[in-house]
Amino acid sequence: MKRSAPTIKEIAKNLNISVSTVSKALHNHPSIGLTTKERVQKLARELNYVPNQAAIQLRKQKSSIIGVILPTLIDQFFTLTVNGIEDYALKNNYNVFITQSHESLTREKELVDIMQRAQVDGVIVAVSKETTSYDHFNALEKAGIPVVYFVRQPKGVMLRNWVSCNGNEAAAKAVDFLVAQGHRRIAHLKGPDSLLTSEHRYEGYKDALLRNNIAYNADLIKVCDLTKAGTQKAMKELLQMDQPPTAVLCFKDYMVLDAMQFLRKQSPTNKKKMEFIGFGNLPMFEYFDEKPLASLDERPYKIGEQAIVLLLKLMNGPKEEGYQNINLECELIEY
Amino acid sequence: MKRSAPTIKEIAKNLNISVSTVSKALHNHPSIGLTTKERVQKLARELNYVPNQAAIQLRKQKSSIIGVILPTLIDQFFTLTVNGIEDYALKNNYNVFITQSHESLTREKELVDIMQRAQVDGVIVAVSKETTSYDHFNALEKAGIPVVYFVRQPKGVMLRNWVSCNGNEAAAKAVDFLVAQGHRRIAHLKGPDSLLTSEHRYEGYKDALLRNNIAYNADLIKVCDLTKAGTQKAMKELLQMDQPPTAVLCFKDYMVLDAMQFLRKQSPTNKKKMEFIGFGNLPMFEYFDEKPLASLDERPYKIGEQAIVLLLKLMNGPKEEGYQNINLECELIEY
DNA sequence: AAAAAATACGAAAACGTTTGAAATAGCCTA
DNA sequence: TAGGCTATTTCAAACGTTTTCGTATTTTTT
Repeated sequence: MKRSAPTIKEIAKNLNISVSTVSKALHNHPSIGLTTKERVQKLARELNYVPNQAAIQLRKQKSSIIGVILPTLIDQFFTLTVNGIEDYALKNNYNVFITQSHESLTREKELVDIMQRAQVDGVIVAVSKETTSYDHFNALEKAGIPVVYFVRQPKGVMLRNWVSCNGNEAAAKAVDFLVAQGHRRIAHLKGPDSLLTSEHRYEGYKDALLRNNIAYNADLIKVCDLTKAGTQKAMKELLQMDQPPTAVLCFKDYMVLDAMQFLRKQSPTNKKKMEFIGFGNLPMFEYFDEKPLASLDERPYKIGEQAIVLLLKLMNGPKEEGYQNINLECELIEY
Repeated sequence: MKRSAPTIKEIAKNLNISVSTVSKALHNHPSIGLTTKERVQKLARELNYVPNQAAIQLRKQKSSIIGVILPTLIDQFFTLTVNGIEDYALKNNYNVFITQSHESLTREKELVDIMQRAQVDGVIVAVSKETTSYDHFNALEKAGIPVVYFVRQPKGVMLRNWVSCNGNEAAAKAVDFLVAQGHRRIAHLKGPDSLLTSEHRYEGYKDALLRNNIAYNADLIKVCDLTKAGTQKAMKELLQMDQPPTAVLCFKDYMVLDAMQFLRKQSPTNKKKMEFIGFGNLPMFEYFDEKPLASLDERPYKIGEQAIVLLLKLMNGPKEEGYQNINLECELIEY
């Protein structure tokens, strides 16, 4: 029963008119008579005509597809950004092509290639943690496909279109909050060195210590690699200090989870000796019996939305008008 | 600098050969001389040639895209199925187009339309909870696009290609487990009536009661609508019974979460009076201090993988050879 | 040396759509 | 009645590939 889908051509033959008339009629082109328009549209409906995207894309040299590259979808933060992207894309007649790099640079490069073959009109990407060179994305831009970076800011390459939350300010806000609660020994589980985002949050942490007159202690800083093992190794080191911290600011809520879990396993009795704040405001916290002290909401939906707004601007606007950075303000959510 | 991407045509002109030769050379066609092959491939690499998917699709009448329609990506269960689908798809040179219906039938229909325009070669879908009519999917199949249903089985329409876990067996397994732990009053938070999956699990629950010589009590069954409010309303009713249940089997782990949360809020003191088992084996449980008793792992990765294996078979195999059902066995995970 | 076979390449059509220019028809005006 | 409008429709090219078939060239066979 493999009926080949009806085309504009068949409609034309059926009605004894030309294909161009049909095409225009379907698009409500002003130069087509009202009666023919109606005849065409009626028949199209009856035949269940559905336009062939490939043909349109080929002819128009435009796919109406936005490519999105994420490190992973398991992290609910990213699925929330997807919602922000999708909603806005749909309103503007774009489809969204969601992919995962699984934190692998190799995979990320493959995805870029796929995007290019698919002729996506633009790309939104949160780079993998392995990504240090941006050649593949530069190639995209050179080919005329604008790229918006979000959430994770590329390091080294300064001038980029990107949108994220203001990690600097947010980290400072968190430290202020902890200090207000009486904490003086505040550790920081820093994000991977490859991400500039890690630096921002780290800077905010330092700034806030300074303005609260707390001496900076390098031993309280641990760089983590976003794995459970990495986080727990860091925690172990912190616990072995003469004076362990009383509070920890984490690069991500997932670190908070791993850290708290580690703590629970280490000393099931005297738990709750350490307070945590991370970035993410994970939806799952709602269900936790024992929550972290607070979390910094990165506004994932908003970030996604802003990213695609910026992307559409780049796609339609004048070619070059410098790069744009958007820094959303994080909200500190107390639990 | 909007350089238009290099095409096969330019390579041809550059090398003073025909486009057909170039095309064949790029595909290692046997009828092309070794030297020309090398010349072509070298130049293609130099020019950064990337094939135009739209043109290929138009010519071949095949998109090499698998469409996936999910209720939501926030539910980590579904993101795990996506991984199973993606991995297998990639190995077979298919791209995956992931979309969310957000449990809305209207949206689901729009997505089907988008899939059809994109000429996807096949569709994998977990229907929205609102879906009771399958006309839109039938239209897809009539148009020659095979559909595989997974996770959520359509009701009413018996003969379908679908893959899921064996809810019947799994529910029974859970009840057996609860009985072994001494429970006799076991409630069941049933899934939405629109899903056959709900029925299966319910049947398994009943069967297991029977074979354990426990009288079936209709008051212990509450139908839920997958919302927090719905679940908590059900829990409230259960708690108000003269003899509340001591254990609850839930259609989904998310119900377990909502139920436990409700319990915690109701009586912070005497919590842990009720045991829970749900479907899902949610990754986040790892981080919970107070976990449910157990969970039924639906093998999401495997389900996704089986779904696409079946889909590819339908796409390539002989047109009609009856419908296929695949029922994976769930695993009971004790926490 | 002629015929046959193998090898390498090219011409052209086709996939379904869009779009500006050109054509046709009908009608009005002078 | 010729000329000029307007309203509607058609022509034809183009987008980038793939693929069938044909042809020219070379090599092998007799």
